[in-house]
Amino acid sequence: MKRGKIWRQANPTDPAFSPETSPFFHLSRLVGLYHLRMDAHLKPIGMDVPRWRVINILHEHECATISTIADLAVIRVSTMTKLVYRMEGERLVSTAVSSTDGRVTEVRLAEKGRNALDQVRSKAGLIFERAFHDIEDADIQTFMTLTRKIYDNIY
Amino acid sequence: MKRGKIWRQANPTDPAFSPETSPFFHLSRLVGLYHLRMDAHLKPIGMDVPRWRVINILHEHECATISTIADLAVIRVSTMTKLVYRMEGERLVSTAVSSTDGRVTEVRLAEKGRNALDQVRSKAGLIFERAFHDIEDADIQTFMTLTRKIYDNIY
DNA sequence: CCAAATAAGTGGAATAATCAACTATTCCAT
DNA sequence: ATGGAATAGTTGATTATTCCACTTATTTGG
Repeated sequence: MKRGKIWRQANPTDPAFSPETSPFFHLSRLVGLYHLRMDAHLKPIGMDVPRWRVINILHEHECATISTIADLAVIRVSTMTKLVYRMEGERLVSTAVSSTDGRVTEVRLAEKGRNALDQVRSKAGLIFERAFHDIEDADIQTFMTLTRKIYDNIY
Repeated sequence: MKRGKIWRQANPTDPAFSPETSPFFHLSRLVGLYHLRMDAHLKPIGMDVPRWRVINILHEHECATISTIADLAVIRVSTMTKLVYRMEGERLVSTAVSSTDGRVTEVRLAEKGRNALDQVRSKAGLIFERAFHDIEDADIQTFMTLTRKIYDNIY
């Protein structure tokens, strides 16, 4: 059986569809809850989920444009512009106009942003532990592979 | 191997952690993109993702309190209060104070909300098709089971 | 090489989400 | 019965996001 009963019920156009049989409903719910939990941990240290994602991306990229960050974080460019400048005001990142292309703004982690990274990772670690404590490697692998595949499908 | 290399790299406190090895990063990204795609389809028919989730839940429950909907959709109660009354203003739902408990507000789908459901499901169907066209039953099943398990772990 | 097209980002008004403080109702333990 | 705790929701101030029109910079086709 390839695309049988499960697939049909997961399809919103099917009469048997319901939130319970919908992968996207479950996904949205999980991510929503994850964000709630993260926010609860991050608020006390003056951080939040969008900022954390930016910091994480900049940790990987050292120097990225506003568009690149927006794209990686899947946040609209104008939202990211404002977020980046808020974060610059908080000394978490620094910005500079590119020397080779006057349109682009290069963003990089500032000292304070690098410090925040460690703090936030320890908080994120708590939630990760709780979420994945009874899930083994093979399942995490499968899960990420599928997530990635679905992402690519709708990209 | 139960909790080996994959698990370690997925843990934000591990030195080898990165967005690429993080299940939550992939998840957030997928859901973010899904919401972007849905919004693009829903906007032209005067709908959006939060409204759609409420409508879907009410289709399942016939009559639900604001807290119940907020809980199922993982949205804060005060946000849901405002959303519900916006939706009532748009004649998508109706509200009434419970006859047995004066504190609770019972929400149900209105005529217009039921009509919207069909329209929105056909839009959601397009994205579902695109997202899952090459993913078979067994994988959808696994995926939903894991999603549910992680959700329960952090609930 | 220049005009048109494209790309990157910005700014402001409108909309929505969040926080915290508050009201009203019900529950429950004396 | 009744006063305190808990539950359900509301409201207003604050903050964040979104839309969209616009500017400036680069690229490209003729």
